[in-house]
Amino acid sequence: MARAATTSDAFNAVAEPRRRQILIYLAHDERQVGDIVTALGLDQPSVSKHLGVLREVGLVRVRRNGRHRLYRTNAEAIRPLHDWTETFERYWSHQLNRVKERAERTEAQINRDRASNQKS
Amino acid sequence: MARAATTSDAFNAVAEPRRRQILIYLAHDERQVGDIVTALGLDQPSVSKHLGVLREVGLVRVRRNGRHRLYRTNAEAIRPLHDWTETFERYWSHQLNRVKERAERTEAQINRDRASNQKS
DNA sequence: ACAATACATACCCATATAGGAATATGTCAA
DNA sequence: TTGACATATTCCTATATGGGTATGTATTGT
Repeated sequence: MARAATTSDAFNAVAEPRRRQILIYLAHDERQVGDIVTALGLDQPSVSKHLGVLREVGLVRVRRNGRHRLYRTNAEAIRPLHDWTETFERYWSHQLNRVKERAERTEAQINRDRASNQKS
Repeated sequence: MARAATTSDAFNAVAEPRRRQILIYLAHDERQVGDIVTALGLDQPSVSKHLGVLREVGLVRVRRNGRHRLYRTNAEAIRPLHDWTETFERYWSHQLNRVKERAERTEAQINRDRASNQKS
């Protein structure tokens, strides 16, 4: 079997860096396709295809306005990613704590060494 | 150009569902490969290859112990994903608020309609 | 040394890309 | 209607994938 389709879920869709850029760009308000093209310096068919993928997995919403189409990020669809990554939050803080503890132990050791050096 | 390599970054690496399962499984303590195989019901070469990808992007750490290899999730490497998704946190709460507001407006409208119906 | 165990790697293959170029569709304006 | 503009779609191609199967490599126990 080949790799899962980019349209199979949000995880696959956001694996592509350009699509992540587009999502950020469309996060705070709606923009037409041409704006994305000039803002990100991609060419139009490329943008349209990326938008197609994002549309298919519900990461963006479209609205027609005359000959323009106004796209906007559907932040709600990014939540599953956030939730999944959050599973690991306690672990990385643990790891940070371990690093911090070790640093503190090391510092304490240095202080002890210093003290014993002064004694000698 | 084809799709970016799965090993190009954490985003691409976690796009694969099995790899996400593996990361969850290895999150709270280290396990040997055989455990992953039986726990997730995949076959061994498949697991090894997934671990190879995860290793290459730093999402797991390995330690040799006799003929076993003990793998563990490196939660720190998941942080960039978390950070990226967090960019959208304020937007999805906004959207929820908008939905709620609209629901309230609709309800208010219904009440108004009801009132005017009673007048007539 | 040898067999067994635990993993990793190599190979083959069907498949889905992303980019580029060209073209189609749809909408406005005169 | 015709042309200009905005966007979507189609076609092409090189490339990397994940699954399966087979084999390689390291380590242990006897």
